[in-house]
Amino acid sequence: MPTLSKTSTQRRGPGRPREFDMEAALDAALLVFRERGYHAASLGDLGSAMNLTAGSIYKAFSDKRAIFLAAFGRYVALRDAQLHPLLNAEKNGFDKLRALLSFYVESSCGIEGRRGCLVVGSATELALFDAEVAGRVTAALQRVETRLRDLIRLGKSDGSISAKVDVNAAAIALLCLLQGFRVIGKTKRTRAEMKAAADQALRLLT
Amino acid sequence: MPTLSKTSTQRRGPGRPREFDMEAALDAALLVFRERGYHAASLGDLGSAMNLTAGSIYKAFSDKRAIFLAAFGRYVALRDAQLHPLLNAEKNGFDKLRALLSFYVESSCGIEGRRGCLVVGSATELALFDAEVAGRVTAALQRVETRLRDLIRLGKSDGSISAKVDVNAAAIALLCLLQGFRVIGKTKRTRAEMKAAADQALRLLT
DNA sequence: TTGATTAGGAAGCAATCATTCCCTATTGAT
DNA sequence: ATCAATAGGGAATGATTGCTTCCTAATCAA
Repeated sequence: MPTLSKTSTQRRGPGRPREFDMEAALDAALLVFRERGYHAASLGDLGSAMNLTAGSIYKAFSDKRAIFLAAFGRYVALRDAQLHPLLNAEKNGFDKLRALLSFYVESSCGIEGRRGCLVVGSATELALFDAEVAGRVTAALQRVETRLRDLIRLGKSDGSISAKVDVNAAAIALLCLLQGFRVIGKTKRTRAEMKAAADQALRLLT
Repeated sequence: MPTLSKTSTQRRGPGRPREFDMEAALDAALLVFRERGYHAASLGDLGSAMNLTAGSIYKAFSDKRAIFLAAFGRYVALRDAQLHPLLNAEKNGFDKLRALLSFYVESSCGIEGRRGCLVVGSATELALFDAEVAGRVTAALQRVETRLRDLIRLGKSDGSISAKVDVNAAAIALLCLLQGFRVIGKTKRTRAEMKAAADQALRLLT
């Protein structure tokens, strides 16, 4: 699961180098935030998950919120990195959209589904009181919506999606459906149920 | 907005009677929980919203969690009470479903949308660590899903919905879409966008 | 080597939190 | 009128929080 290692452009300056792997630490932190949410995640929780003491954490981050923002960025980047090859493996717009839906189905199932989505969790817990988080949430959702629009357009141009489809409306509808998946995934649902819902959603493209 | 007053079957026992209106207090509390989430809602927040001091609150509730559970119940009951007349005003299954979608569109717009859904918030913030809350969340979503199924069946029998529709799959898909509305509603979206998405969703019933 | 810089980690700090306690006020029952 | 029982109000409490401050050890540039 730990993917997306930065190209290690780490210019070594003076002083003792960092011992822990920042990306691994953020992977651990984002898991804590996904499961517990922001407020319920204590520095103790984060420290033991990241295998770091409070002192070390505050050397690397200004405060708890900074850890969260870094973890949020890492989460969005990771999800993107996981999705990209799945889309590239498909040849037309419709198939790419089906693959995207399938990716969300898998993300919303079993233990991974119960861990939840950091974007959804941030939207519900923080968006109203933290303007920067709200902006990042909006941007993350906007990215998904834009991707959906692009794929629908692609499908219409390659003939795999009906020319009559309203691109913008269908994109928003699918965006809502995907976020709904992540909510429903918090309660125990079978993959079959989610898959059936995804298949239904594809009918929007006919 | 404050509806659904219990039939006041309050058998007066001994002791000083409660001065505050429990339902009004719960209305205020559920607003705090919707906006801030469970953990970020302090007893101070709740107290000033409910116009109650800490002592009075703990006379009426065993602890913060009990306030939350009562507010959750009140929220679900209120939503139900608001939805029912809208459905009864429509004559067939399709129109009832359209009214239901419209109800969610309105709930996901503007300031009301930004306040968010207590069920969605509880699912993301608490479901993983509080079995009872998880049960209530699952039950609340199940109720919506059942209602969707019933309305689809009604529409199929009264001819307003295509006989070819897969009842269970369409119900789950619509359930996800509705919960997605509440997530998206946290970020500022126009009513027009949500309405367009809802109209698209109705195509699942053709 | 040496001085600068940073990581790691334990101990400590101020603030906040949920909760309790105490006192007064108001009711029903005797 | 008195008592028991409950509610209101608010200060006090104890635990926990995020955060800071030491100190030591490690690694760099020179």
